[in-house]
Amino acid sequence: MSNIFDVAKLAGVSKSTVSRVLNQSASVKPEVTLAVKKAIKTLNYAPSYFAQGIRTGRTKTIAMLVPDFSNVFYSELFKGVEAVAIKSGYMVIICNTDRRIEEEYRYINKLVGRRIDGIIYNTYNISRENINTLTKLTAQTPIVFMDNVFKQGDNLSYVVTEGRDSTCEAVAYLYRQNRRHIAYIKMGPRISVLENRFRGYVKGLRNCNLPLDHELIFQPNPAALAETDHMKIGAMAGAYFASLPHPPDAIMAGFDILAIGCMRELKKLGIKIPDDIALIGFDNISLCGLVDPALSTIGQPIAELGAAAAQIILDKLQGKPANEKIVFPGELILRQSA
Amino acid sequence: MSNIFDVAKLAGVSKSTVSRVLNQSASVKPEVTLAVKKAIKTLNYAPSYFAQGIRTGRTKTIAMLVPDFSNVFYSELFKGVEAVAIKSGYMVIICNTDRRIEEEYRYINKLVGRRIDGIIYNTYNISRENINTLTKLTAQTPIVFMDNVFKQGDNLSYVVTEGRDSTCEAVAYLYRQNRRHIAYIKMGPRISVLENRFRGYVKGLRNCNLPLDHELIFQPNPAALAETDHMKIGAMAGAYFASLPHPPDAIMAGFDILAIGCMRELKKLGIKIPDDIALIGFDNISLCGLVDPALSTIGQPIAELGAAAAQIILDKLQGKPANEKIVFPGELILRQSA
DNA sequence: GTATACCTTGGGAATGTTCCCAAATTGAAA
DNA sequence: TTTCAATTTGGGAACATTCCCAAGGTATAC
Repeated sequence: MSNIFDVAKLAGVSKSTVSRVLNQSASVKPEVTLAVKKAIKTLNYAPSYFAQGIRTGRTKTIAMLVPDFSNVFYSELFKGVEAVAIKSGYMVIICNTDRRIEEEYRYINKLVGRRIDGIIYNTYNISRENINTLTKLTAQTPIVFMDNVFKQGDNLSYVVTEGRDSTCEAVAYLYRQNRRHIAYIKMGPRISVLENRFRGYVKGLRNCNLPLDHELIFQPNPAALAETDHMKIGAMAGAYFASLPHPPDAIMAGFDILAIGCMRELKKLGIKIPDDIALIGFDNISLCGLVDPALSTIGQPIAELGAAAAQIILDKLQGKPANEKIVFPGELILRQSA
Repeated sequence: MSNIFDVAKLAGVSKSTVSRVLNQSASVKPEVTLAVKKAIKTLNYAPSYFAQGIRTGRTKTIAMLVPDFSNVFYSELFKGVEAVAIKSGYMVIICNTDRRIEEEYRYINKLVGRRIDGIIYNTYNISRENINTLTKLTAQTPIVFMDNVFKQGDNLSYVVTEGRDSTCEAVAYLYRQNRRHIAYIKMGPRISVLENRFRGYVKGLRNCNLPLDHELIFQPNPAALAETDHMKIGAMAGAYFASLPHPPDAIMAGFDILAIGCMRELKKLGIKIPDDIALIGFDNISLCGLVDPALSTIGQPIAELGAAAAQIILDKLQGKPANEKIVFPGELILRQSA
């Protein structure tokens, strides 16, 4: 592999001039620029990423931690991230954590060691103490949280979709469709946006003067929580609701995968959707349109979320405002299931 | 961020000794090792990836080019790649090419510039001349092709799933189910494994003494080929087959997405699957189990494919045999659609 | 024609490692 | 006690770039 000196020699200039052409960092005579560019092409030269990085301190790489990459939500998110990153010459590393907090730490440590320029952090393992450990680790590295909301005081950036009001509206919609036994499949820890969605459900019931019936709230027990296949948890919920003496006439889920798992189980049990039970998810992953009946859901602008997260990282690297908090609106998308 | 000198100072040794402890490259007194390790921990030191790279020439990073990351096939493949990579301390960069050859070149150029350690290359844009350009570009960088097969003479590594015999067997299976009008949805260029799958279809027909009816072979016209949503191409095929005076009683597809697109269209047209028309895909992506009816398919061991590709890269980097060609068997997986 | 300013260029320092060679220390054998 | 080898350590070079400073060249204004 040729280096900058080879190019300089061939073009009959100094390494500095080549560097200037490369980075457009200062004016170079047009004919010299041309000669250098020609030499670059001839030698098939590309500047060493390391040598650049060692000087500038920039890897031109951002990392995205995801709990489970087989969930299409994250591949759609990735596309949004990549689209923005590529425009500024950044590349994206994907780190699959399998939802395990130790994996997350292990990765973050490594990423910091690699002087990664920024981290987009998808997790459901957030607690107060984890945040402390984390912010210490990533003191120098911009980090953006997804799907977690923090108070203004916390000096943390995040990108989320509004979950409370949109879920609340979905409940109202179901009410207008004459559903009166609206159930909920609930998952996730405290700080996660999933909590907000659930709050929206509670608020929605109250707005409609419906009672909050704890029998109609499915929460996986700790053993089931270890199950990494959320589709199965959805199926458990479906089986549970079907077994009730008074089954619900509508079910909302914290996210689409849960709803789809539930749908499959209900269909298996011969329950008609949406006639017997209506179903509404959250996320609007592409799967929603592929299942039968197509799943109504509250849509997140997934690619936009990713793009916004990447943009925050890029802005921070440029020294722009430190502590962005972006909230996208959720949108009720009606298909066949409700 | 502290560097190796800070650690050396704190531990009261030289940078060389710290380096030795870091890499276990030579013997260091136990008590000194301990002191160094303690200093590392105190300072929260991690060696600069650049500085290491600039000396060793290794990025400890491999890249995976994919045509379309929203296709779950690739996220499943990624998981296989990552699992192997992480064990050797490698990270994986994903490059989404949107099927565009220019994007592929652009990425590969960049990756070579970054001195990426290896490239896993998923493409449907392979032609003789592209390979030449490519091998010149990546002369120093190990590259593994997926879903493309090359002759022994070509000094190229690849990992594929056997497509010819397995498709042939699937035809035989349909024949045993008394299907006599077996259609095929065909896509893809010459060198791709898709071609082999189609050959298996032709061979299967011959084995069963069925005529090769060109009316029963759907190939998208050039205009339709520009369509990046393969699900839609599947739908076109479904519409076409349904419009025939003698519609087929079974349809095979080059890959699952095509089959699922076709299935949706057929359902929309009121055609019963598998009663009126049986359907078999290829790949066994997770979607197969989620559609209704669940799609029978020829299964690829997707994660294993990814793992094998990553292993080839790692082996090449260790100077092991240069030119691996791995073929996994395909397996007929029967669900509801056939 | 000379002075001044700007444009353009080259060279050296610095970045943080690894690797090689040489030196110092230790231990064993004679 | 001396010698020799093995173990352990330190220092310098190299890696490929960017950035800063200085110097040379050219054009403009007086």
